[in-house]
Amino acid sequence: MNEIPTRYNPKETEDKWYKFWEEKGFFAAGANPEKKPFCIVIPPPNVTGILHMGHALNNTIQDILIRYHRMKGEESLWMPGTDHAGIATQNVVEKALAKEGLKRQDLGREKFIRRVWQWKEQYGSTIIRQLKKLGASCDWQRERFTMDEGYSCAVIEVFVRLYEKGLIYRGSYIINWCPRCQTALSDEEAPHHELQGNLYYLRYPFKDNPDEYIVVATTRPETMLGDTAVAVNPKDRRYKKAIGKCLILPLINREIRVIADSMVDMEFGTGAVKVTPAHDPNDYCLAKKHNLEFVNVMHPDASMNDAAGDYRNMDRFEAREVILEDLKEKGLLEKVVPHVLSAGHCYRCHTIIEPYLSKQWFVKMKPLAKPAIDAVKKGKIRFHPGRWTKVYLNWMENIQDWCISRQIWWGHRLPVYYCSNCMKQADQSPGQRVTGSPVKNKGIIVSRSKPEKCPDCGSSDIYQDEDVLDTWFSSWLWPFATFGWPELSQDLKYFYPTAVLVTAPEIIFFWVARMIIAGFEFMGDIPFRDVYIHGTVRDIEGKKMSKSLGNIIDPLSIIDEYGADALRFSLISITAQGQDVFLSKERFEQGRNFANKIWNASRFILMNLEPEQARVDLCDYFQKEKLSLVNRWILSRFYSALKGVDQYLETFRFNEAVNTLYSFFWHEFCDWYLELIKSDIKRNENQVVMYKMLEKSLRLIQPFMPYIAEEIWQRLAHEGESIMVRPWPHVQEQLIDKKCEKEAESVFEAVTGIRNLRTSLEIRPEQRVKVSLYPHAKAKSKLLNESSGLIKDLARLESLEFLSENKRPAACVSAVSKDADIYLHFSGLLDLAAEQEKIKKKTTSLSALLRAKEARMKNAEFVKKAPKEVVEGEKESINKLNEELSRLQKMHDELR
RNA sequence: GGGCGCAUGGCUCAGCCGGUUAGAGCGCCACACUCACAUUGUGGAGAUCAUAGGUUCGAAUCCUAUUGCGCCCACCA
Repeated sequence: MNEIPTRYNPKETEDKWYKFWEEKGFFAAGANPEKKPFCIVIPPPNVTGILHMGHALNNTIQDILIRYHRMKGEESLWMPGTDHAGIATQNVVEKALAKEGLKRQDLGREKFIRRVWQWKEQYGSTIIRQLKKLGASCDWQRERFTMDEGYSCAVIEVFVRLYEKGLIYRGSYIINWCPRCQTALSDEEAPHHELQGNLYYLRYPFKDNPDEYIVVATTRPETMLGDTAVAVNPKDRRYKKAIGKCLILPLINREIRVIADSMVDMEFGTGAVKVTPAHDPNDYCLAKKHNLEFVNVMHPDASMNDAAGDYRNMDRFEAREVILEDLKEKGLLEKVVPHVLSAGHCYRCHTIIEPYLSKQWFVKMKPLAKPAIDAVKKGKIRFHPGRWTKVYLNWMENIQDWCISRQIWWGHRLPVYYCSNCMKQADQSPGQRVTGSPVKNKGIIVSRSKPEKCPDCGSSDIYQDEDVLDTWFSSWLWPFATFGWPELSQDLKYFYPTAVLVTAPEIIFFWVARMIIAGFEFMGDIPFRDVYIHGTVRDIEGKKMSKSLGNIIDPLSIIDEYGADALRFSLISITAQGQDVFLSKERFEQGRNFANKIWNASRFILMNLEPEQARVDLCDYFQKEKLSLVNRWILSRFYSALKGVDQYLETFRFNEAVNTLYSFFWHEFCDWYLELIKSDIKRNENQVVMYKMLEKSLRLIQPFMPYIAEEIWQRLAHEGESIMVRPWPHVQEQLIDKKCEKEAESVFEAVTGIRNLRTSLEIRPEQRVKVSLYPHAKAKSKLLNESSGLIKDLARLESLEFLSENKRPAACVSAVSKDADIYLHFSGLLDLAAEQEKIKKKTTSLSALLRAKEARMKNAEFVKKAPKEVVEGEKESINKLNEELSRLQKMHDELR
């Protein structure tokens, strides 16, 4: 056995075991009526993705759950796959094209799409490979991609069904437009960030009196070119006379009217608002109400268009500067005041969003949201931690219609067809997003496949809509479309609803909420019972990890340096109840060290194990033999730890689970148990218990650190092919023995007490010493007597004697442990003063404690109202303190 | 403007339903490589649990307010 190295080397084990598991089919799951299903669908990473710490954390949690439930005998399926990530992927491929000096338009749609598929074939499995490095036990044979043929059918099916129900409509509205990606975005894809900008005060002269003007305040002066009115509050005295009058819009010289609307906030700016219906959602509403003209002044790339007159073709921000210059020159720029504003940003490229008037497709969300709200309110779906429930409900209850059309090429093309003939006659005026009543426009055909003829006019001049669907319009079907919906397969019926969804807070709206909606709409049931929201991974300064900040800790380099198990362990141990995770590289040392500890403890056991002795059934053995205190103790501790791990995993408290395991294995099993049995390791019962404890501990470790668990388990005598398919241990309540634990602790305290004395006297570790113990009670006397061998070993004693009367032997230093007075025979020079000082210090702190407790007992209210156990506990504690204090006093006196 | 989270030893954090002599990891100090592991062991120092009120027999733990930091949502032009 000496060939086992003293250091665990993850590199030699990880790939080997992963391959083994996969080849053996241990990850596979399928409908099995004999067993309870447990299913998790992976949040599908983008095909463009590379594994970052957020993924690592997210997937480690899922893997722990899956491995745990698999061992518990449930049919556990982890459904994997990737997301086509429309805009993100298109951007990546466009960047690659740009290197060749090409634009996607140069290739044309078809060729470009082929290029993206090629890219996907080549690089799209990167993240899957990386998940495998992490140890993810997904059923890879089921891997899905949101653009798979079957999955695409589900997407089309959903669109058609919703359209037919009147829940999808088309219309012109102000949407979030990314000028760089040149597509519409949903509200969720355009998060607002604060910007330091200015509030510009512009003068708009009256037509009939050019020397008079109204001053309007704006943060985006370039949009003034599209102004078609100025609005004031009807109650605003300052502008009473101006209402209905005509102004001349500077630079453009358009005549615009002053209108009155109560929407205008009199307090803000000057109380007069420029109205730009085509570039601001509020102004859009105003314009609808007051029948104003819509003047779009920008091209899709946010450069100014012909309507911008002399400013045409300037970029919007360049135009801003020039316009300000020109206004200043004309004396029409009154002042500029610094102003913090918040503007939408493209979540893909961070470009500032332009509110833009365009014709898009929308899903009417209000009616869909209702069952999804109820399900969460009634607790059919539970968020962990619970506080996210509020966030979810708040969003759901204020839900807005969802803009689902994107002006890009990569994605599911809308199943929408137009009849050229009918479209010529169709009314092109903007619809009403607010009322959202679907208008079945003539000439628009929504169909699962391309229609031959127009049902209205019979023309065969039919073309498909150019737009594709929002990526999330396919992701929201993930929990059932991955099982082949709309077909109701055996697997779908068996695994749906899934058990848990594990994800980050950022995508509650994007994905979680919409999956719940889709679940009800298309499956008539919740998609999952529990939603575990973990924290965001941040760097040690609390910043989000991002490429641009350069503060990324790459999980793969951590795996390379410390091992996947170490990565998993460390990530989990610092993930408290969905709190954000602050990471520095050093954190992974703890995981690596723990793996090494497991390795070396196992190495020690393997070197000392007599396999034939160890293979005894523990329960039988326990009944036949009366086990020693230490063996009963470690069994009790093990099952207590197991109980904790079970409980913590069921309640999604992963850090508690892992910490319980860590402290059991390291500080109890290694630090005490193995040390305690070391001197008598060949004894049969020690062999049995040592073996069983290791084997069972490994099973507990397996979900968290699967590689090292497998590597050791395989070297150990074992039943079955792999630890990952062995059953999870059951809690043996009859082996949990609190009395025994107390007794053991009493022995440990004696040892610690002696070690303490040794250190304070600077006695060399190799030097053996004589100790006398005076046990405080008869029972303790028996216990300590029986354990004298252990105490001698661990405290490195030459001899240990027990005193029957509490009399201080000569030439001793003393200490008080929980159940005994300790006298260490010391012939060297004693620092009496120091000893006394120590005793004094302890006396002081104990007296303070005692006084506090006595005061509590004197309080009649406390005695009357506090529960009996608490009062009894206090009494007992006071007695003990008194005893201890008098012992300390005695020792102090004797030292003179 | 609304909502949420966090403030506990030098650092990073645990501490569930109120009763503990307030824990851990890292760091620090001392000692130790003969016996699985120096990615180790043994022992130690170090905390008025952000502040102010309140509820309670009793609060780090519940309530209110304040301060600081962070996040999310919202049509302040």
